[in-house]
Amino acid sequence: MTTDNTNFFQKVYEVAKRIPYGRVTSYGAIAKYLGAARSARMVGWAMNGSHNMPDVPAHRVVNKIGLLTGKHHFDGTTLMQQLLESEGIEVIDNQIVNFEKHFWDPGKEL
DNA sequence: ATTCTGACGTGGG
DNA sequence: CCCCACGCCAGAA
Repeated sequence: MTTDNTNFFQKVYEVAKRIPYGRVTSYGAIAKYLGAARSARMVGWAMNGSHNMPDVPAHRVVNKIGLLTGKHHFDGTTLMQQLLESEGIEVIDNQIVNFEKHFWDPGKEL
């Protein structure tokens, strides 16, 4: 952790925290908002350390197609889905229904 | 130091 | 529509 490289992770957490209730976004959208559109993977990597951040709803962050690709990183296998359903988001087979409807673009609405 | 993999995305066949 | 390959950066073996 040098000094500015952590800033990237911090920014990811910041954006994630700003995701409204019952809304979801994609790694690429966040990456793009941060200026690292080509490094969408880093966003997911940043989420890896999001466990240290209390208010970082990683469950609201999915891939571009609305698939719960990272659910395996949660405590259980259905935890992520349960959290989303708890917010009124319908999830079937790790796939968010009406993803576009729940999608929240940081660069657009933020 | 080198190699692989990974919570992604886009493009081409 | 499905499958394959490339780019990106960072961390682990």
